[in-house]
Amino acid sequence: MNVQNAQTWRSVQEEVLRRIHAREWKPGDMIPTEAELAREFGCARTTVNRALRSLAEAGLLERRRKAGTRVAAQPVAKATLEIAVIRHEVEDRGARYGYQLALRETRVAPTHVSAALGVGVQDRLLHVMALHLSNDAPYALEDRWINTVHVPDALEQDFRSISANEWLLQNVPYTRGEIALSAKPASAEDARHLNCPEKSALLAVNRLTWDHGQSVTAVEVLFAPGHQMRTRI
Amino acid sequence: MNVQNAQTWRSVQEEVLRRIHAREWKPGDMIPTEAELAREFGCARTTVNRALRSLAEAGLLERRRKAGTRVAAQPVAKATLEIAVIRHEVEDRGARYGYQLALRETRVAPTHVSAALGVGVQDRLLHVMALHLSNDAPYALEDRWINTVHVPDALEQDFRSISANEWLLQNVPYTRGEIALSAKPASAEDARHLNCPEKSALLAVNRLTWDHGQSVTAVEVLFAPGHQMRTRI
DNA sequence: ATCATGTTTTTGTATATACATAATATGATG
DNA sequence: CATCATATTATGTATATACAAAAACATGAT
Repeated sequence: MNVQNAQTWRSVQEEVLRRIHAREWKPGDMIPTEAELAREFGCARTTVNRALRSLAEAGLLERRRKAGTRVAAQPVAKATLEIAVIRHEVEDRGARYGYQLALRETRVAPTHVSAALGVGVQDRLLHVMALHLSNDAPYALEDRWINTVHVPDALEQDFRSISANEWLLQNVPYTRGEIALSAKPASAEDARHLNCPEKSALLAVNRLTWDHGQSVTAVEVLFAPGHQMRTRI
Repeated sequence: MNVQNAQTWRSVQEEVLRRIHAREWKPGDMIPTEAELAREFGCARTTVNRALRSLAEAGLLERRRKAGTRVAAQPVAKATLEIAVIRHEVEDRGARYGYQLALRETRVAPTHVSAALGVGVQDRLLHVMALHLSNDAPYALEDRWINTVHVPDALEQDFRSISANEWLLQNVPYTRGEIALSAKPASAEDARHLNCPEKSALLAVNRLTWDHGQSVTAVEVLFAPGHQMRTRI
Protein backbone atom coordinates (compact mmCIF):
# COMPACT_ATOMS: atom_id res chain seq x y z
CA MET A 1 0.00 0.00 0.00
CA ASN A 2 1.79 3.05 -1.24
CA VAL A 3 1.05 6.47 -0.01
CA GLN A 4 -0.98 7.72 -2.95
CA ASN A 5 -1.13 11.37 -3.59
CA ALA A 6 -4.83 12.03 -3.54
CA GLN A 7 -5.56 15.26 -1.78
CA THR A 8 -8.87 16.07 -3.41
CA TRP A 9 -12.08 14.13 -2.91
CA ARG A 10 -12.37 13.74 -6.65
CA SER A 11 -9.00 12.04 -6.94
CA VAL A 12 -9.90 9.76 -4.06
CA GLN A 13 -13.15 8.95 -5.83
CA GLU A 14 -11.30 8.28 -9.06
CA GLU A 15 -8.91 5.87 -7.38
CA VAL A 16 -11.75 4.05 -5.65
CA LEU A 17 -13.62 3.81 -8.95
CA ARG A 18 -10.48 2.50 -10.62
CA ARG A 19 -10.17 -0.26 -8.04
CA ILE A 20 -13.81 -1.22 -8.49
CA HIS A 21 -13.55 -1.27 -12.27
CA ALA A 22 -10.25 -3.14 -12.14
CA ARG A 23 -11.97 -5.68 -9.86
CA GLU A 24 -9.41 -5.18 -7.12
CA TRP A 25 -12.53 -4.65 -5.06
CA LYS A 26 -15.26 -6.96 -6.38
CA PRO A 27 -19.02 -6.60 -6.03
CA GLY A 28 -19.96 -7.57 -2.50
CA ASP A 29 -16.45 -7.01 -1.12
CA MET A 30 -15.86 -4.92 1.97
CA ILE A 31 -13.46 -2.09 1.37
CA PRO A 32 -11.13 -0.51 3.95
CA THR A 33 -12.55 1.94 6.48
CA GLU A 34 -12.47 5.66 5.90
CA ALA A 35 -9.69 6.01 8.47
CA GLU A 36 -7.56 3.39 6.72
CA LEU A 37 -8.07 4.94 3.31
CA ALA A 38 -7.30 8.39 4.69
CA ARG A 39 -4.03 7.05 6.04
CA GLU A 40 -3.23 5.32 2.77
CA PHE A 41 -4.02 8.34 0.64
CA GLY A 42 -2.47 10.79 3.06
CA CYS A 43 -5.57 12.95 3.37
CA ALA A 44 -8.19 13.76 5.96
CA ARG A 45 -10.97 11.30 6.73
CA THR A 46 -13.46 14.02 5.79
CA THR A 47 -12.11 13.93 2.25
CA VAL A 48 -12.49 10.17 1.98
CA ASN A 49 -15.99 10.48 3.44
CA ARG A 50 -16.95 12.98 0.76
CA ALA A 51 -15.72 10.67 -2.01
CA LEU A 52 -17.37 7.52 -0.65
CA ARG A 53 -20.63 9.23 0.21
CA SER A 54 -20.93 10.47 -3.33
CA LEU A 55 -20.30 6.98 -4.73
CA ALA A 56 -22.88 5.57 -2.34
CA GLU A 57 -25.43 8.10 -3.58
CA ALA A 58 -24.68 6.92 -7.10
CA GLY A 59 -25.44 3.36 -6.03
CA LEU A 60 -21.94 1.92 -6.40
CA LEU A 61 -21.22 1.51 -2.72
CA GLU A 62 -23.33 0.42 0.21
CA ARG A 63 -22.47 1.93 3.54
CA ARG A 64 -23.63 1.21 7.04
CA ARG A 65 -22.42 2.54 10.32
CA LYS A 66 -20.23 0.17 12.19
CA ALA A 67 -20.65 -2.44 9.45
CA GLY A 68 -18.48 -0.52 7.00
CA THR A 69 -18.53 -0.01 3.25
CA ARG A 70 -18.94 -2.62 0.57
CA VAL A 71 -19.05 -2.57 -3.21
CA ALA A 72 -22.67 -2.91 -4.31
CA ALA A 73 -23.32 -6.51 -5.35
CA GLN A 74 -25.52 -5.47 -8.21
CA PRO A 75 -24.99 -1.84 -8.90
CA VAL A 76 -28.46 -0.52 -9.54
CA ALA A 77 -28.16 1.66 -12.59
CA LYS A 78 -29.73 4.93 -11.59
CA ALA A 79 -30.85 6.58 -14.77
CA THR A 80 -31.73 10.17 -14.10
CA LEU A 81 -34.31 11.39 -16.56
CA GLU A 82 -34.52 15.13 -16.68
CA ILE A 83 -38.13 16.02 -17.20
CA ALA A 84 -38.02 19.62 -18.26
CA VAL A 85 -40.42 22.11 -19.75
CA ILE A 86 -41.33 20.68 -23.16
CA ARG A 87 -40.45 23.93 -24.93
CA HIS A 88 -36.91 23.71 -23.60
CA GLU A 89 -36.68 20.07 -24.59
CA VAL A 90 -37.50 20.99 -28.19
CA GLU A 91 -35.29 24.07 -28.28
CA ASP A 92 -32.35 22.20 -26.77
CA ARG A 93 -32.50 19.86 -29.74
CA GLY A 94 -32.09 22.89 -31.96
CA ALA A 95 -35.62 22.77 -33.30
CA ARG A 96 -38.23 25.51 -33.60
CA TYR A 97 -40.89 25.14 -30.93
CA GLY A 98 -44.57 25.51 -31.63
CA TYR A 99 -47.63 25.31 -29.44
CA GLN A 100 -51.31 24.81 -30.14
CA LEU A 101 -54.07 24.79 -27.57
CA ALA A 102 -56.53 22.08 -28.54
CA LEU A 103 -59.05 22.30 -25.74
CA ARG A 104 -59.78 24.17 -22.55
CA GLU A 105 -62.81 23.35 -20.47
CA THR A 106 -64.07 23.12 -16.93
CA ARG A 107 -65.86 19.92 -16.22
CA VAL A 108 -66.31 16.91 -14.02
CA ALA A 109 -63.33 14.63 -14.50
CA PRO A 110 -63.35 10.94 -15.30
CA THR A 111 -63.35 8.93 -12.10
CA HIS A 112 -59.79 7.69 -12.47
CA VAL A 113 -58.62 11.32 -12.65
CA SER A 114 -60.66 12.56 -9.71
CA ALA A 115 -59.56 9.54 -7.71
CA ALA A 116 -55.89 10.13 -8.55
CA LEU A 117 -56.21 13.78 -7.57
CA GLY A 118 -58.18 12.93 -4.47
CA VAL A 119 -61.11 15.23 -5.27
CA GLY A 120 -64.83 14.48 -5.20
CA VAL A 121 -66.30 12.79 -8.26
CA GLN A 122 -68.66 15.78 -8.71
CA ASP A 123 -65.92 18.43 -8.50
CA ARG A 124 -65.28 20.38 -11.65
CA LEU A 125 -61.68 20.52 -12.75
CA LEU A 126 -59.85 22.50 -15.40
CA HIS A 127 -59.07 20.32 -18.38
CA VAL A 128 -56.49 21.43 -20.93
CA MET A 129 -55.26 19.64 -24.01
CA ALA A 130 -52.44 21.03 -26.08
CA LEU A 131 -50.10 20.01 -28.84
CA HIS A 132 -46.39 20.77 -28.70
CA LEU A 133 -44.64 21.06 -32.06
CA SER A 134 -41.06 20.65 -33.14
CA ASN A 135 -40.29 22.29 -36.50
CA ASP A 136 -44.04 22.33 -37.17
CA ALA A 137 -44.30 18.56 -36.71
CA PRO A 138 -46.31 17.15 -33.78
CA TYR A 139 -43.95 16.46 -30.90
CA ALA A 140 -46.08 15.73 -27.87
CA LEU A 141 -49.71 15.82 -26.84
CA GLU A 142 -50.40 17.13 -23.35
CA ASP A 143 -53.62 16.10 -21.62
CA ARG A 144 -53.90 17.83 -18.27
CA TRP A 145 -56.31 18.18 -15.36
CA ILE A 146 -55.77 20.93 -12.84
CA ASN A 147 -57.16 20.97 -9.31
CA THR A 148 -58.80 24.41 -9.35
CA VAL A 149 -59.64 24.23 -5.66
CA HIS A 150 -55.97 24.34 -4.83
CA VAL A 151 -54.89 26.35 -7.89
CA PRO A 152 -57.71 28.86 -8.52
CA ASP A 153 -55.34 31.18 -10.43
CA ALA A 154 -55.32 28.66 -13.26
CA LEU A 155 -58.88 29.71 -14.11
CA GLU A 156 -57.56 33.18 -15.05
CA GLN A 157 -55.24 31.71 -17.66
CA ASP A 158 -56.41 30.99 -21.19
CA PHE A 159 -53.29 28.91 -22.00
CA ARG A 160 -53.40 30.14 -25.57
CA SER A 161 -49.84 31.43 -25.72
CA ILE A 162 -48.20 29.76 -22.74
CA SER A 163 -48.66 26.07 -22.12
CA ALA A 164 -50.10 24.79 -18.87
CA ASN A 165 -46.90 22.78 -18.59
CA GLU A 166 -44.82 25.93 -18.44
CA TRP A 167 -47.27 28.11 -16.52
CA LEU A 168 -47.65 25.60 -13.70
CA LEU A 169 -43.93 25.02 -13.31
CA GLN A 170 -43.36 28.74 -13.01
CA ASN A 171 -46.31 29.58 -10.83
CA VAL A 172 -47.33 26.63 -8.72
CA PRO A 173 -44.91 24.91 -6.39
CA TYR A 174 -45.13 21.26 -5.50
CA THR A 175 -43.57 19.23 -2.78
CA ARG A 176 -44.03 15.75 -4.15
CA GLY A 177 -44.72 14.00 -7.41
CA GLU A 178 -45.12 10.64 -9.03
CA ILE A 179 -44.04 9.77 -12.54
CA ALA A 180 -44.97 6.70 -14.54
CA LEU A 181 -43.61 5.78 -17.95
CA SER A 182 -45.44 3.41 -20.19
CA ALA A 183 -46.33 2.60 -23.78
CA LYS A 184 -49.86 3.18 -25.07
CA PRO A 185 -51.63 2.64 -28.38
CA ALA A 186 -52.78 5.88 -29.98
CA SER A 187 -56.50 6.52 -29.70
CA ALA A 188 -58.34 8.01 -32.65
CA GLU A 189 -58.02 11.45 -31.08
CA ASP A 190 -54.34 10.98 -30.23
CA ALA A 191 -53.70 9.84 -33.79
CA ARG A 192 -55.44 12.89 -35.21
CA HIS A 193 -53.41 15.30 -33.10
CA LEU A 194 -50.09 13.56 -33.50
CA ASN A 195 -50.71 12.88 -37.19
CA CYS A 196 -49.96 9.17 -36.95
CA PRO A 197 -51.89 5.95 -37.57
CA GLU A 198 -54.36 4.86 -34.95
CA LYS A 199 -52.93 2.37 -32.44
CA SER A 200 -49.37 3.54 -33.06
CA ALA A 201 -47.14 2.79 -30.08
CA LEU A 202 -46.73 6.00 -28.10
CA LEU A 203 -44.44 6.72 -25.19
CA ALA A 204 -46.59 8.04 -22.34
CA VAL A 205 -45.38 10.01 -19.33
CA ASN A 206 -47.93 10.34 -16.54
CA ARG A 207 -47.24 12.80 -13.81
CA LEU A 208 -49.12 13.56 -10.63
CA THR A 209 -47.98 16.37 -8.37
CA TRP A 210 -48.89 17.40 -4.85
CA ASP A 211 -48.27 20.43 -2.72
CA HIS A 212 -48.33 19.78 1.02
CA GLY A 213 -50.86 17.00 0.67
CA GLN A 214 -53.03 18.94 -1.79
CA SER A 215 -53.13 17.59 -5.32
CA VAL A 216 -52.06 20.08 -7.98
CA THR A 217 -52.31 18.47 -11.36
CA ALA A 218 -52.46 15.20 -13.24
CA VAL A 219 -51.00 15.15 -16.70
CA GLU A 220 -50.39 12.65 -19.45
CA VAL A 221 -47.88 13.54 -22.12
CA LEU A 222 -47.95 11.36 -25.24
CA PHE A 223 -44.93 11.64 -27.48
CA ALA A 224 -45.05 11.18 -31.23
CA PRO A 225 -44.07 7.71 -32.49
CA GLY A 226 -40.35 7.04 -32.48
CA HIS A 227 -39.63 9.45 -29.66
CA GLN A 228 -36.86 8.43 -27.28
CA MET A 229 -36.01 9.61 -23.81
CA ARG A 230 -32.27 9.31 -23.35
CA THR A 231 -29.91 9.40 -20.45
CA ARG A 232 -26.45 8.21 -19.43
CA ILE A 233 -25.23 6.30 -16.46
CA MET B 1 -34.56 37.78 10.72
CA ASN B 2 -34.78 35.66 13.80
CA VAL B 3 -31.94 33.49 14.90
CA GLN B 4 -33.38 30.14 13.90
CA ASN B 5 -32.15 27.13 15.69
CA ALA B 6 -30.98 25.01 12.84
CA GLN B 7 -27.81 23.23 13.79
CA THR B 8 -28.07 20.29 11.44
CA TRP B 9 -27.75 20.49 7.69
CA ARG B 10 -31.06 18.71 7.32
CA SER B 11 -32.89 21.32 9.37
CA VAL B 12 -31.24 24.07 7.32
CA GLN B 13 -32.36 22.26 4.19
CA GLU B 14 -35.89 21.92 5.52
CA GLU B 15 -36.11 25.61 6.29
CA VAL B 16 -34.76 26.55 2.86
CA LEU B 17 -37.24 24.18 1.25
CA ARG B 18 -40.03 25.70 3.30
CA ARG B 19 -39.16 29.17 2.08
CA ILE B 20 -39.10 27.98 -1.52
CA HIS B 21 -42.42 26.19 -1.21
CA ALA B 22 -43.96 29.12 0.65
CA ARG B 23 -42.75 31.35 -2.19
CA GLU B 24 -40.81 33.56 0.20
CA TRP B 25 -38.04 32.79 -2.28
CA LYS B 26 -39.56 32.56 -5.75
CA PRO B 27 -38.22 30.78 -8.83
CA GLY B 28 -35.42 32.91 -10.24
CA ASP B 29 -34.82 34.80 -6.97
CA MET B 30 -31.37 35.14 -5.51
CA ILE B 31 -31.14 33.85 -1.96
CA PRO B 32 -28.75 35.11 0.73
CA THR B 33 -25.13 33.98 0.68
CA GLU B 34 -23.94 31.02 2.68
CA ALA B 35 -22.27 33.33 5.17
CA GLU B 36 -25.47 35.30 5.72
CA LEU B 37 -27.57 32.18 6.18
CA ALA B 38 -25.01 30.73 8.56
CA ARG B 39 -25.23 33.88 10.63
CA GLU B 40 -29.02 33.82 10.56
CA PHE B 41 -29.26 30.16 11.49
CA GLY B 42 -26.45 30.35 13.99
CA CYS B 43 -24.47 27.54 12.44
CA ALA B 44 -21.25 27.08 10.51
CA ARG B 45 -21.04 28.00 6.85
CA THR B 46 -20.00 24.39 6.13
CA THR B 47 -23.40 23.27 7.36
CA VAL B 48 -25.25 25.69 5.10
CA ASN B 49 -23.03 24.63 2.22
CA ARG B 50 -23.96 20.99 2.76
CA ALA B 51 -27.66 21.82 2.72
CA LEU B 52 -27.54 24.05 -0.35
CA ARG B 53 -25.24 21.76 -2.30
CA SER B 54 -27.64 18.91 -1.79
CA LEU B 55 -30.58 21.02 -3.00
CA ALA B 56 -28.56 22.11 -6.02
CA GLU B 57 -27.85 18.46 -6.87
CA ALA B 58 -31.59 17.87 -6.72
CA GLY B 59 -32.10 20.66 -9.26
CA LEU B 60 -33.93 23.09 -6.98
CA LEU B 61 -31.13 25.63 -6.66
CA GLU B 62 -28.61 26.97 -9.11
CA ARG B 63 -25.29 28.00 -7.68
CA ARG B 64 -22.35 29.83 -9.19
CA ARG B 65 -19.23 31.12 -7.57
CA LYS B 66 -19.30 34.80 -6.99
CA ALA B 67 -22.75 35.07 -8.59
CA GLY B 68 -24.41 33.37 -5.65
CA THR B 69 -27.36 31.03 -5.31
CA ARG B 70 -30.76 31.35 -6.91
CA VAL B 71 -33.93 29.31 -6.87
CA ALA B 72 -34.15 27.36 -10.12
CA ALA B 73 -36.51 29.16 -12.50
CA GLN B 74 -37.92 25.93 -13.83
CA PRO B 75 -36.97 23.16 -11.50
CA VAL B 76 -36.08 20.31 -13.80
CA ALA B 77 -37.80 17.28 -12.37
CA LYS B 78 -35.07 14.69 -12.03
CA ALA B 79 -36.79 11.36 -12.14
CA THR B 80 -34.37 8.69 -11.03
CA LEU B 81 -35.28 5.39 -12.59
CA GLU B 82 -33.66 2.50 -10.84
CA ILE B 83 -32.80 -0.04 -13.46
CA ALA B 84 -32.12 -3.17 -11.52
CA VAL B 85 -31.70 -6.84 -12.29
CA ILE B 86 -35.04 -7.94 -13.75
CA ARG B 87 -35.31 -10.84 -11.31
CA HIS B 88 -35.16 -8.41 -8.39
CA GLU B 89 -37.70 -6.14 -10.04
CA VAL B 90 -40.17 -9.02 -10.19
CA GLU B 91 -39.41 -10.34 -6.72
CA ASP B 92 -39.68 -6.87 -5.19
CA ARG B 93 -43.27 -6.77 -6.46
CA GLY B 94 -43.89 -9.92 -4.49
CA ALA B 95 -44.22 -12.10 -7.56
CA ARG B 96 -42.59 -15.42 -8.42
CA TYR B 97 -39.80 -14.99 -10.94
CA GLY B 98 -39.35 -17.27 -13.91
CA TYR B 99 -36.80 -17.38 -16.68
CA GLN B 100 -36.70 -19.01 -20.11
CA LEU B 101 -33.81 -18.91 -22.53
CA ALA B 102 -35.25 -18.51 -26.00
CA LEU B 103 -32.14 -18.36 -28.14
CA ARG B 104 -28.37 -18.40 -27.85
CA GLU B 105 -26.21 -18.11 -30.93
CA THR B 106 -22.96 -16.69 -32.19
CA ARG B 107 -23.35 -14.77 -35.38
CA VAL B 108 -22.70 -11.64 -37.35
CA ALA B 109 -24.89 -8.88 -35.93
CA PRO B 110 -27.23 -6.59 -37.82
CA THR B 111 -25.38 -3.49 -38.91
CA HIS B 112 -27.13 -1.17 -36.46
CA VAL B 113 -25.97 -3.39 -33.61
CA SER B 114 -22.37 -3.71 -34.78
CA ALA B 115 -22.30 0.01 -35.41
CA ALA B 116 -23.65 0.78 -31.94
CA LEU B 117 -21.08 -1.52 -30.36
CA GLY B 118 -18.32 -0.18 -32.57
CA VAL B 119 -17.25 -3.59 -33.89
CA GLY B 120 -16.61 -4.67 -37.47
CA VAL B 121 -19.63 -5.66 -39.55
CA GLN B 122 -18.08 -9.12 -40.04
CA ASP B 123 -17.38 -9.75 -36.34
CA ARG B 124 -19.37 -12.52 -34.74
CA LEU B 125 -21.14 -11.57 -31.54
CA LEU B 126 -22.98 -13.57 -28.91
CA HIS B 127 -26.71 -13.15 -29.30
CA VAL B 128 -29.03 -14.12 -26.46
CA MET B 129 -32.80 -13.83 -26.27
CA ALA B 130 -34.64 -14.67 -23.08
CA LEU B 131 -38.03 -14.28 -21.53
CA HIS B 132 -38.49 -13.10 -17.95
CA LEU B 133 -41.68 -14.25 -16.23
CA SER B 134 -43.67 -12.91 -13.32
CA ASN B 135 -46.00 -15.49 -11.77
CA ASP B 136 -45.64 -17.52 -14.96
CA ALA B 137 -46.88 -14.64 -17.13
CA PRO B 138 -44.51 -13.02 -19.63
CA TYR B 139 -42.93 -9.98 -18.01
CA ALA B 140 -40.13 -8.84 -20.29
CA LEU B 141 -38.29 -10.00 -23.37
CA GLU B 142 -34.54 -9.48 -23.37
CA ASP B 143 -32.73 -9.28 -26.70
CA ARG B 144 -29.02 -8.97 -26.12
CA TRP B 145 -25.76 -8.79 -28.06
CA ILE B 146 -22.50 -9.27 -26.24
CA ASN B 147 -19.11 -8.13 -27.50
CA THR B 148 -17.20 -11.39 -27.15
CA VAL B 149 -13.91 -9.74 -28.03
CA HIS B 150 -14.05 -7.75 -24.82
CA VAL B 151 -16.04 -10.31 -22.81
CA PRO B 152 -14.76 -13.74 -23.95
CA ASP B 153 -15.94 -15.36 -20.70
CA ALA B 154 -19.51 -14.94 -21.89
CA LEU B 155 -18.87 -17.74 -24.44
CA GLU B 156 -18.45 -20.19 -21.51
CA GLN B 157 -21.92 -19.41 -20.20
CA ASP B 158 -24.97 -21.21 -21.52
CA PHE B 159 -27.38 -18.73 -19.88
CA ARG B 160 -29.88 -21.51 -19.28
CA SER B 161 -30.30 -20.94 -15.56
CA ILE B 162 -28.89 -17.46 -15.04
CA SER B 163 -29.90 -14.64 -17.33
CA ALA B 164 -27.33 -12.66 -19.28
CA ASN B 165 -28.80 -9.62 -17.55
CA GLU B 166 -27.77 -10.92 -14.17
CA TRP B 167 -24.53 -12.63 -15.20
CA LEU B 168 -23.15 -9.52 -16.87
CA LEU B 169 -23.99 -7.24 -13.97
CA GLN B 170 -22.21 -9.56 -11.57
CA ASN B 171 -19.23 -10.38 -13.71
CA VAL B 172 -18.50 -7.60 -16.15
CA PRO B 173 -17.87 -4.06 -14.99
CA TYR B 174 -18.68 -1.05 -17.05
CA THR B 175 -17.66 2.54 -16.80
CA ARG B 176 -20.29 4.19 -18.95
CA GLY B 177 -23.69 3.50 -20.36
CA GLU B 178 -26.49 4.97 -22.40
CA ILE B 179 -30.15 4.29 -21.86
CA ALA B 180 -33.01 5.10 -24.18
CA LEU B 181 -36.70 4.64 -23.41
CA SER B 182 -39.23 4.42 -26.18
CA ALA B 183 -42.45 2.77 -27.29
CA LYS B 184 -42.41 0.08 -29.99
CA PRO B 185 -45.05 -1.99 -31.72
CA ALA B 186 -44.69 -5.71 -31.02
CA SER B 187 -43.23 -7.69 -33.91
CA ALA B 188 -44.67 -11.12 -34.68
CA GLU B 189 -41.86 -12.71 -32.66
CA ASP B 190 -42.24 -10.27 -29.75
CA ALA B 191 -45.96 -10.97 -29.70
CA ARG B 192 -45.38 -14.72 -29.62
CA HIS B 193 -42.99 -14.50 -26.69
CA LEU B 194 -44.95 -11.94 -24.71
CA ASN B 195 -48.25 -13.59 -25.51
CA CYS B 196 -49.88 -10.42 -26.77
CA PRO B 197 -51.41 -9.23 -30.06
CA GLU B 198 -49.02 -8.22 -32.80
CA LYS B 199 -48.36 -4.47 -32.92
CA SER B 200 -49.23 -4.01 -29.24
CA ALA B 201 -47.56 -0.94 -27.75
CA LEU B 202 -44.53 -2.11 -25.79
CA LEU B 203 -42.27 -0.11 -23.53
CA ALA B 204 -38.70 -0.58 -24.74
CA VAL B 205 -35.54 0.06 -22.77
CA ASN B 206 -32.37 0.08 -24.84
CA ARG B 207 -29.10 0.00 -23.03
CA LEU B 208 -25.56 0.23 -24.32
CA THR B 209 -22.63 -0.18 -21.94
CA TRP B 210 -18.94 0.46 -22.27
CA ASP B 211 -15.90 -0.39 -20.22
CA HIS B 212 -12.98 1.98 -20.69
CA GLY B 213 -13.90 2.71 -24.28
CA GLN B 214 -14.59 -0.95 -25.11
CA SER B 215 -18.18 -1.82 -25.82
CA VAL B 216 -19.62 -4.51 -23.58
CA THR B 217 -23.19 -5.17 -24.57
CA ALA B 218 -26.23 -3.80 -26.33
CA VAL B 219 -29.59 -4.89 -25.04
CA GLU B 220 -33.23 -4.20 -25.74
CA VAL B 221 -35.72 -5.10 -23.06
CA LEU B 222 -39.36 -5.13 -24.18
CA PHE B 223 -41.91 -5.13 -21.39
CA ALA B 224 -45.31 -6.76 -21.65
CA PRO B 225 -48.21 -4.42 -22.56
CA GLY B 226 -49.41 -2.26 -19.69
CA HIS B 227 -46.08 -2.25 -17.90
CA GLN B 228 -45.18 0.95 -16.08
CA MET B 229 -41.90 2.25 -14.81
CA ARG B 230 -42.56 4.36 -11.77
CA THR B 231 -40.62 6.85 -9.72
CA ARG B 232 -41.14 9.77 -7.38
CA ILE B 233 -39.74 13.24 -7.38
C1' DA C 1 -16.72 52.62 -26.30
C1' DT C 2 -13.84 48.52 -26.02
C1' DC C 3 -10.62 45.66 -24.39
C1' DA C 4 -7.34 43.77 -21.18
C1' DT C 5 -6.18 43.40 -16.38
C1' DG C 6 -6.59 43.14 -11.66
C1' DT C 7 -9.68 43.02 -7.55
C1' DT C 8 -13.20 41.18 -4.87
C1' DT C 9 -16.79 38.22 -3.76
C1' DT C 10 -18.94 33.89 -3.45
C1' DT C 11 -18.92 29.16 -3.63
C1' DG C 12 -15.90 24.99 -3.33
C1' DT C 13 -12.87 22.19 -0.85
C1' DA C 14 -9.30 20.46 2.60
C1' DT C 15 -8.01 19.99 7.43
C1' DA C 16 -8.11 18.73 12.44
C1' DT C 17 -11.09 17.97 15.91
C1' DA C 18 -14.99 16.58 18.37
C1' DC C 19 -19.01 14.36 19.24
C1' DA C 20 -23.42 11.77 17.51
C1' DT C 21 -25.51 7.67 15.92
C1' DA C 22 -26.33 3.20 14.33
C1' DA C 23 -25.27 -1.30 14.43
C1' DT C 24 -22.44 -4.98 15.47
C1' DA C 25 -19.80 -7.58 18.80
C1' DT C 26 -19.27 -8.94 23.45
C1' DG C 27 -20.25 -10.46 27.68
C1' DA C 28 -23.29 -11.16 31.56
C1' DT C 29 -27.24 -13.42 33.11
C1' DG C 30 -31.20 -16.25 33.31
C1' DC D 1 -28.74 -21.80 24.80
C1' DA D 2 -31.25 -17.63 24.42
C1' DT D 3 -31.70 -12.91 25.86
C1' DC D 4 -30.66 -8.62 27.29
C1' DA D 5 -27.51 -4.90 28.51
C1' DT D 6 -23.13 -2.85 27.34
C1' DA D 7 -18.94 -1.79 24.87
C1' DT D 8 -16.95 -0.97 20.62
C1' DT D 9 -16.47 0.75 16.13
C1' DA D 10 -17.44 2.69 11.53
C1' DT D 11 -19.89 6.06 9.48
C1' DG D 12 -22.30 10.65 9.93
C1' DT D 13 -22.16 15.32 11.05
C1' DA D 14 -20.84 19.99 13.12
C1' DT D 15 -17.21 23.36 13.81
C1' DA D 16 -13.42 26.79 12.94
C1' DT D 17 -10.08 27.73 9.87
C1' DA D 18 -7.73 28.25 5.70
C1' DC D 19 -7.04 28.51 1.07
C1' DA D 20 -8.56 27.58 -4.00
C1' DA D 21 -11.12 28.71 -7.99
C1' DA D 22 -14.59 30.80 -10.72
C1' DA D 23 -16.70 34.64 -12.17
C1' DA D 24 -18.60 39.14 -11.73
C1' DC D 25 -17.02 43.64 -11.20
C1' DA D 26 -14.00 47.66 -11.23
C1' DT D 27 -10.23 49.93 -13.13
C1' DG D 28 -7.47 51.82 -16.39
C1' DA D 29 -5.36 51.93 -21.01
C1' DT D 30 -6.23 52.34 -25.73
